[in-house]
Amino acid sequence: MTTTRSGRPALTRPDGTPLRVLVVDDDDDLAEVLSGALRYEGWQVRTAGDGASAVVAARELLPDAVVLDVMLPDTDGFAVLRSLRTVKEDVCVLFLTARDAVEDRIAGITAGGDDYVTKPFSLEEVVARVRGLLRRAGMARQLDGGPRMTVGDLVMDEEAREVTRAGELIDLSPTEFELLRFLMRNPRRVLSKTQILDRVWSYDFGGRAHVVELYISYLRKKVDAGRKPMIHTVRGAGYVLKPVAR
Amino acid sequence: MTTTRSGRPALTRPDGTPLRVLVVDDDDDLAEVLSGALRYEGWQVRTAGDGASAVVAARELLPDAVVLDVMLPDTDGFAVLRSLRTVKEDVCVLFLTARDAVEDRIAGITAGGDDYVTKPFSLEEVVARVRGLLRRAGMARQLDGGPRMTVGDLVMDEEAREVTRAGELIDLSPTEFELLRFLMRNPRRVLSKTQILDRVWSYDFGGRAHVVELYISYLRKKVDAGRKPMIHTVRGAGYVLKPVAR
DNA sequence: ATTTTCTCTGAGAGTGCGCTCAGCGGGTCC
DNA sequence: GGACCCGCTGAGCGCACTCTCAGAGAAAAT
Repeated sequence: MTTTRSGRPALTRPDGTPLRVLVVDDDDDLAEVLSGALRYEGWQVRTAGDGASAVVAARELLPDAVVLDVMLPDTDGFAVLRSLRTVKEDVCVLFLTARDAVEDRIAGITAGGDDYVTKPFSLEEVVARVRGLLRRAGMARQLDGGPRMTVGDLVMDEEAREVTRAGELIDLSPTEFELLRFLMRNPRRVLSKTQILDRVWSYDFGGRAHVVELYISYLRKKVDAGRKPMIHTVRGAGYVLKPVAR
Repeated sequence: MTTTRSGRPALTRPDGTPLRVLVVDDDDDLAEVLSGALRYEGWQVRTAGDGASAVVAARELLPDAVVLDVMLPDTDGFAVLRSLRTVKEDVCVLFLTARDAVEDRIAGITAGGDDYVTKPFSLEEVVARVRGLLRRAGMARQLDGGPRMTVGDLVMDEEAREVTRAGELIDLSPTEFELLRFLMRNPRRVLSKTQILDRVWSYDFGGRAHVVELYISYLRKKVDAGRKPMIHTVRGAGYVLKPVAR
């Protein structure tokens, strides 16, 4: 069975081979970081820097999903999408777009089952969206139990954006939710503040790791409030999420 | 079977050949010390002094992992990483960086499964990180039972940073943890204070070997407390960690 | 337009950690 | 048997790490 580098079972194609993802962005650094994060999921990744080479790469790779910047040097993302569809009709697309960009055209796209995130985004966000796309499109074999995730009595429904502990609903802000998702996707594993910052916060975030402490403290108040703690500090190393029993 | 110089079985590539590691640092002394420590693990090591020769060396060696200084005379680490990825897509990278430069360009690096350590570091730290990278990347055949290590009834989970003896959880500080890790990776083997100092403490540590005694005494209080001792002093030689039964 | 929520910064307090020092005890050697 | 050396441990100091609180600014909701 294919596994992610973190050891958890990977989302794979129905035949068990790794899912194939194409990243299209003209910013080399960003493309590299994105492909690293997607590769970490156990998937096969290729990158392209413009629309033309994207189509070429797609013909070779026949990707299940494409992460596509709307602003490209040669053509715009929508034209690329049309070409990609002629190569592989059922490909999923995640658009990367500037915050104040043409929301109307994007809105039309998402009706067709595709999705988008606005720059600057966090890697957790992008990876989660791609996972969601592939799952909904039925391209992924569900080795991971679908959109519901469980650690001890803590349950997260990613699609509904709902979190419960011991059946009790917990209300979380967007950042809190994403932080908890990252922790829950890496249970029993010490995560450094830098690691968390790199994954959960936007790639252009300039601030320091102190925010992580702050949000961990917010999460504790909501998740661990009055209960046996699941979030633990490991001094000098980071934080761990663990089920309580032992 | 490939073995380390210490006699314990080495982490090898899936085909049984030694793992290949490339060390890139412009400080010759440091590069030499590092490659020594990595060779000690039974791995095949090459060194390079700048980004350009690193890429050349990578083409020849096709390394499984690269230990890469971020500050290089010619190019910056990120660019080198991209070049290395074009040579070997699935290579793991451990970055070496100055303590206060952490926030600079490192953003996003840990997100892809790669890792970093800040200077000054200890050799145990570097070796452990490289082992972790290779293990997670599935490049290493798991001769050592994964991230869990056992000596007698003493068990260490490196990922969770958890240590138990006879099932009882033992709380350790970072230095205590690293010292115990070194002992557990060399069971039944007398380790001199100097040896321990060189491996567990940072290479720029000015203090004397007396700290080792101190930390051994801390460990005894926590690991051997009220139990049959596993940590033994060999007068004039050093310390040994042994399982109790015989 | 107003209110509410959310995110982040900065300061301050508390605490654990790493290390030095110094004294004690037991083994070793003369 | 006495002196010395090696190793062990308790006390204590400074520092770094972590948590919490309060508030500013921005974004979202009403």
